[in-house]
Amino acid sequence: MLADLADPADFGNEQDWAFEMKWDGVRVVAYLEGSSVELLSRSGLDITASYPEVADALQSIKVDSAVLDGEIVAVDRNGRPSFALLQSRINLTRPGDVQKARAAVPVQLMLFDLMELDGRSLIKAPYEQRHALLSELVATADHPRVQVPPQFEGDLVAALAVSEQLNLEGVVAKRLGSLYLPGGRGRTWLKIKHQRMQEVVIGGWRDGRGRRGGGIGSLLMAVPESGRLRYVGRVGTGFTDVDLDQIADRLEPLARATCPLVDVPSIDARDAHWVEPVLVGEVACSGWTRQRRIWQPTWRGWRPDKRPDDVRVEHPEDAPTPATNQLSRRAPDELR
DNA sequence: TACAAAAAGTTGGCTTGGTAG
DNA sequence: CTACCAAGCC
DNA sequence: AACTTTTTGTA
Repeated sequence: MLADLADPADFGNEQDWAFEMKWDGVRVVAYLEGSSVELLSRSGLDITASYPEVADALQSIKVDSAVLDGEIVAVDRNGRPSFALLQSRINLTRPGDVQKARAAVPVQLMLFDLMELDGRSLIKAPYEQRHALLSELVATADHPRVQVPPQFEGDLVAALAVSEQLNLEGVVAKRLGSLYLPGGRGRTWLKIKHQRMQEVVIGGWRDGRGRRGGGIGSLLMAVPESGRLRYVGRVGTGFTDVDLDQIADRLEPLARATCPLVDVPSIDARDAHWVEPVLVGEVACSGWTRQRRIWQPTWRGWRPDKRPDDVRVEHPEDAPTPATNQLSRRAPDELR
């Protein structure tokens, strides 16, 4: 079951909803059967071997069989969940790598739903009942690595405040009395994300492929820094087909042969078309990555009232916490 | 027929792993 | 060893 | 993840 995107304005009566943190990690469905545990990712892959301590912790739950829903989270030294940290544990397959990663980046499982208990499906049971049974069940484990995080019933403002303080992505609202809809987005789970606006200088574009073939695929963004323009990634979503055509008309006369930006990785410069960096646009985003790129940018439109020198970075210090990745076989410099 | 829901198709960053040269 | 691509996660 | 467009389903 997935959550649809929503705004705080979408909530007429907050009393109809329970609010939970939107944990910034990896979604898992856990299958408990006797003494065996199986963790499945969102795409249905078995990821049990990647998180052995989670599987161990789940085994301490006293139950014959159960199917649980939750999010695996890595916590930084300030105690805040960090997806950047967790990424070093995703896709590890060799047992040796997993062991090293397990020591360097501990994870825990935040459980928020219960779909099956002792062979009885709870999919058609109301949310409150599923959650109550889940809490009872996990209490039998008393293991710090498996938790049922608190709810904020009927108080979106409080939930959003906590979410922001923990540096989380946002809040998930769950409609009271609603059923579990496997694989579905039914407007009974809604996610409210902390979004920021960021002005960016457009320094070029990249060709589109497939249905975007012959036109623009994405725009290359930059931000003024130390008197130069620093590359901050690409934006490839948020525009309509018409938008893309109009953007192409505007950029083509500005084409130039040389790269006007600094800090462009060769992999990104390879297939770029550069333009005079004179136009300013606006994107919505979820923040900044460790490599100082814009995280999850979506196009919002031009800012004809702004010049490149007017562009400021709002909160560069809010970048996800550094990953202390001692496991990479690549040069540590790349992670700096 | 009109609207809503679902599916398909495009794009982003990051990390690992594989292949070609 | 670098370059490039694909598959995962978001 | 995001978003848009297209297809499918339903009222």
